[in-house]
Amino acid sequence: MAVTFTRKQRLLTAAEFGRVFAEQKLRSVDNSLTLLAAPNNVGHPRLGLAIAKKQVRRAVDRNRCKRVIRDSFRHHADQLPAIDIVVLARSELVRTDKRQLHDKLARHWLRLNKRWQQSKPNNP
RNA sequence: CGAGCUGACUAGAUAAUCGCUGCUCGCUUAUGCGGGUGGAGGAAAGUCCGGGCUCCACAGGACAGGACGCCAGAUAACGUCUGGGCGGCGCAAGCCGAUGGAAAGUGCAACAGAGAGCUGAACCGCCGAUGGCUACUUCGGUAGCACAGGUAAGGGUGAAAAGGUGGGGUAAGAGCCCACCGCGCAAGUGGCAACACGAGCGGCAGGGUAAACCCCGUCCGGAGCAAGACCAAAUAGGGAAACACCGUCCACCUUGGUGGACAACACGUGGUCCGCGCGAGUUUCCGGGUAGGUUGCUUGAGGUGCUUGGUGACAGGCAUCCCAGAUGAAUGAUUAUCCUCGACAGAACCCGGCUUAUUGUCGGCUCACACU
Repeated sequence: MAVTFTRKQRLLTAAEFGRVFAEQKLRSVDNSLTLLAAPNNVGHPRLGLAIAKKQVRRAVDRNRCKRVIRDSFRHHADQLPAIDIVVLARSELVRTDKRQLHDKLARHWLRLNKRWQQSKPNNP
């Protein structure tokens, strides 16, 4: 299976983001990142990034963070259920280096998956 | 070698694996796959100027407002750049300067000081020739007083007290006179000009501030790619047509329709009345238009090389190249190796500048020391 990341796997419109923010059934938080997620019906996970200028001031840093997050998502997508995920920046993100960020993201994907499995019986 | 000035260039490298994206070719087909090829910066930044482009307004002028401000040139244009002048800083290489006008008008200047711009001002000091008073007198004057007054040399105040030094002169002084320096005017000479030099003349200016108002000159319509153009779901609403429906009265005729008039009730608005709106649906079409999509979107005041003109900014010619175009927003991630261990930092319509941040390397020049 090709480990790709195409436009199909992204949240593209304001409406799609709005839906995740409104429902936010699943959450996973640490001091660098906040992940919100909600089940979708497209059959695969999708990713949306919301890295605020307020949290990450320099454009270079924002780009770097988004690239690492996307790449990590790409590598873990086959392990994730059909949910829409929005990743938000928190204040510590600027001081997190690439290796740490990869480790943290791996844990976030795992946790989201576990919570989705738990919530399944309640929301069929 | 040390201190400094200045001009260029540079922006970790290589390999493997996994990705993103523009173009292109092929196969597939309506979406993918494969091959090839391109994919951040010198500041992409701050958004401080100047243009192109687009729409609106006007196509003319005036006023207001704003920006700029030595001269000449470069340029599409500029507040930029080049060359030059003037002033300042530095031993020097060099660097810095909103660098027009105070003979249009208005404003502003603390404190000190007797006095601060008018025709300048007597606090201390100096003088008191001349006039006045007193004393003496050989009747010619002499001495004293500091009253009238004179005086800008000296002291004191101040950022600044009406040019400086020397001499003459005087009662004491003073450009009052003279010499030199300074200053002003200026024939003329050089220069496109800014400006420079300056014969000669004048005993000698009346201040500063225009990044205070102001005056003079030059330039400027406004908004910005979320500009603008096109396609266009859902919902509500607008227009048109067809069908369906419609209380009472009157008129007409082909007894079921057409036309006209009038009324009642409910709801909304409103404190109330009047008034106004709406109560009447279904289907189709039309126009506007939101979400969303397409376009604008990268071939350009373009790069590179050679060459001609010019001190130079730059301009001309020839050859050659196509060198990011994303849109929740690509240009990356991981691993390994090497070294000098990698700073500042990410395109968003496009150019020309300015400013700020910052890594490394090289060249030229100046000064000091040492050596020859």
